[in-house]
Amino acid sequence: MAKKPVGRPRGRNGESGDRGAAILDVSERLFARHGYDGVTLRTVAREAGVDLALINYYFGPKQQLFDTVFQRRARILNDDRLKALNAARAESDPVPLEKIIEAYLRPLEMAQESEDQGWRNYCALLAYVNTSPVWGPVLMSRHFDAPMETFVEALSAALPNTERADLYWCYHFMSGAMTLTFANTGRINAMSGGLCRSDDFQTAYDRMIPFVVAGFEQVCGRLNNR
Amino acid sequence: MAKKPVGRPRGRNGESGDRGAAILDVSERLFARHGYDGVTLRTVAREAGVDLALINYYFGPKQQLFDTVFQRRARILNDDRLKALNAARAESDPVPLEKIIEAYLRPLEMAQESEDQGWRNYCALLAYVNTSPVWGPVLMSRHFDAPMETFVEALSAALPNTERADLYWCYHFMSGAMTLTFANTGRINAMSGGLCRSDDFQTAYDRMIPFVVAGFEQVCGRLNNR
DNA sequence: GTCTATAGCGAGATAGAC
DNA sequence: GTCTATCTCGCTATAGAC
Repeated sequence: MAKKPVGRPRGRNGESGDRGAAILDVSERLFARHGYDGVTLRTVAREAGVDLALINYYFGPKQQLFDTVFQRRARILNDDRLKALNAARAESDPVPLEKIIEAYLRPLEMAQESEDQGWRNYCALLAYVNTSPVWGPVLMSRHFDAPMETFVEALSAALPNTERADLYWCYHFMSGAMTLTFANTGRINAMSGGLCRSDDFQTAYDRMIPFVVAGFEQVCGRLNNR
Repeated sequence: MAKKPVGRPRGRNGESGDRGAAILDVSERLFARHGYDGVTLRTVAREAGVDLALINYYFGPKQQLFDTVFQRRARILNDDRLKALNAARAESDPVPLEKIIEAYLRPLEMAQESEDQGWRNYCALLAYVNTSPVWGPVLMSRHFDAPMETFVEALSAALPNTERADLYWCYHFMSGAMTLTFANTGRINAMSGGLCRSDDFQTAYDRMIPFVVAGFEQVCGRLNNR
């Protein structure tokens, strides 16, 4: 039996007019920084400038609000990635390794460089969810498994004669490098004494992409040409 | 003026006899899984089999307990890494890239493979702290900056003619790949349909090391021999 | 040292007035 | 739709008995 639906019916973006969007934007920022348990609905209400009771009216219980925030931009991101992959496929099939990695990572660079601060917050939220033993297996699988499989297929075609397990491991390392980058903790600023900046996304991705490509080639490309 | 010290004096490992150690072990496991705000002292007390009031008596306020848990194994880990690096230096100076990466990563593999489940929990805690915008800049810098600098020096010697900023970025990517691996969320199990296992550390590190080495060589080694 | 008891606060959720 | 008011619960921290 399906769970009783809670909260008012919403538009396809999970919004509910201006106030609904404000609640989601504030929740996104706060969940990304403090995690699920570190955020109170009272804080969300205050910072969004709405009444506490309205949050439950729009989005149901806290956990459902969290789900809504997480999935709001997941679809857009998946679309962007798959579009980029298909565009690359139109030029060359199978798609060369570097183009696959670019199709996977550049949409995130775009998101982080976007004027919309919400995307930057969402990336930090992704970092939180992806590294959380509680949320990671549930939410990442639910929203990112399907496109992931498409990318692994493309990688498999670009790197034939590779053990499939090796592909998954390398994908995992790429995901880790990317995740820590958009967690955007500012740690690299301190670590480098100001030489690198956590929000210098272009520099970050311009190094991340060759780093990851070389890693894949080393681990998965031993039997392949370059 | 220094903060008023809270909590009973402790031995050099931050323990306080059996009960103190039990509190720390349980806290370590719970903080790693649920984060700082997701853990209540009541849960710690119940699972450690001690009275609630004892936690404050031994370790002071919650935040101080968290600090104590985090630093307890940090020193050991740093020691292990530096010992491994020095051992490699005794064989060849400057230390070759791959040996540096091994000195950095293998102690973590050992920790995760250890019979002591506490080390596995600690690694997950490291993942939480390293990706947290709140804790990361504070705790990682406080406990891991000094040995990090030693490793970056070694990398610089192994990869001369490299922009220092590139070294920090690659170090950052390595840290990300490692972090997601020992977050141990089980996501790679689901992702790969059981082909890879999150706790198959040997397989993970045997792929991570060449992946990372190739990444460093690609980004930082363009002007160097192999 | 250990535990009982509780102070003081803030959480999530919602009933019901408007 | 919106907001006031409140219910019920659980939290951290500590005072004080033993």
